[in-house]
Amino acid sequence: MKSRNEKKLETRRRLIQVALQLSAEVGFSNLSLREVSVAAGITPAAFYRHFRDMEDLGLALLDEVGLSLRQFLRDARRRLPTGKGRVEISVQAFLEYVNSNSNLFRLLVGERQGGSSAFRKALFAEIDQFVSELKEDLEKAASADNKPLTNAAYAAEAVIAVVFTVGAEALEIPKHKQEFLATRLVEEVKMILRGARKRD
Amino acid sequence: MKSRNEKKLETRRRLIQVALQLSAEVGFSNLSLREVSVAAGITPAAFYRHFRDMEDLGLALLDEVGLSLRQFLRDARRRLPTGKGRVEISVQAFLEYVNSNSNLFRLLVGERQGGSSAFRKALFAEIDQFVSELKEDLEKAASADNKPLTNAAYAAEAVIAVVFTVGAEALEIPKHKQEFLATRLVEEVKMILRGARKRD
DNA sequence: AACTTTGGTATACAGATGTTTACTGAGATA
DNA sequence: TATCTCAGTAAACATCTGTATACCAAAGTT
Repeated sequence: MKSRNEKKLETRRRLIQVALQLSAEVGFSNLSLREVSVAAGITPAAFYRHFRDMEDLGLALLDEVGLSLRQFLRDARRRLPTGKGRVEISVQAFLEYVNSNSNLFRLLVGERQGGSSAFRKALFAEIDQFVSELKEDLEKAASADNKPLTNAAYAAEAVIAVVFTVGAEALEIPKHKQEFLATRLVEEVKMILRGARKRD
Repeated sequence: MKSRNEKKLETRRRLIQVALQLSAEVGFSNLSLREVSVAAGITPAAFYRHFRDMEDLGLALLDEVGLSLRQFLRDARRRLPTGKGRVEISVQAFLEYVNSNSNLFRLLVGERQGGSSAFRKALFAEIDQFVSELKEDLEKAASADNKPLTNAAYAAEAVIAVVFTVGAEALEIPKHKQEFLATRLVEEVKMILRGARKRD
């Protein structure tokens, strides 16, 4: 028999998962409390046992996204070899992530304008963390290769901008038609990194 | 006295302008037909004399945006001197545009995920046109400076990605606090252009 | 075994939504 | 001047929305 807490957590997770699923089609900000509740198999009134309102749910969703992305990054970093071909491998891994976690990624790129100000703030914070992790990676790689960068922070921001833009485009295209996106993304990222290197 | 056609066009324009204004606060996809109609001073039922539904209005809005942006680009290009400092001037002009046409720009960056598929398609087409115009500018400038690029199209895409990302951030910040955005954007754009140059 | 806690249900409410219908009055046309 | 056109109104509709209330039954506590 399941304890009461377990059961509560279970429906909480169901709410989150259902919201994520539904938001893929209409966007989270166009989602109604009732819709989500019913899809999760509970009465609208029971929704309030878990979240104050939809914005509250939205913030929980963002936590979910952040967690998943950080996990992905950590794994990817561990698998990444030193030396040549790192950009190719990273880009490949990223696009795979986008395809298999499309709902999460959609939330991240799609609601930058959508929700409340608290929601947007949390979202930008999530992206910022992304940027700063990449910045550290870039610095580490640069010093290992003995090719110092003029400004790793700017480079990281530019790379993230490009990566997210392409990721958003990937969402609109079936995965078997995305090869050109991968090569394009690889070239653009390399371009930025080349431009970021200190000239001697 | 105004002709009937003029009057109709007038309220049509009022609908578009009001929608643009309201969409700045909640995002266009969270806008209701009634809301827009009443704000424009007509009955909800009269809305149908001008647009089939909200999606139809959205497409008209996008036309508006595209027109305004192209106009801006043309003017900016004409004013642009040859030689040094072009990036700085362009970035400055762009940020000014974003601030004084924030509603239009918001639509462009905010609804990439928001509306119907027809809406998204039109939106991406608008951005694509942007990219291709920039590409031609870059090629022209590169040949004038005798500094050929490896791939002007990729460079243009990367620049647009960065520019739009920063533009989206500028929308969240009062204009007197944006100096750091400008310097950052200038550096990142230069970074990309440097990386795009053919090495000899 | 008696009592408390709490996720959940059922129901009701007021308000907003998109859309339809019949009508009106001023501009266009003959 | 008489007729037609049509952007706009008023009202009603079915449906969906968020939220409040009273209640229930099973898990947890004593």
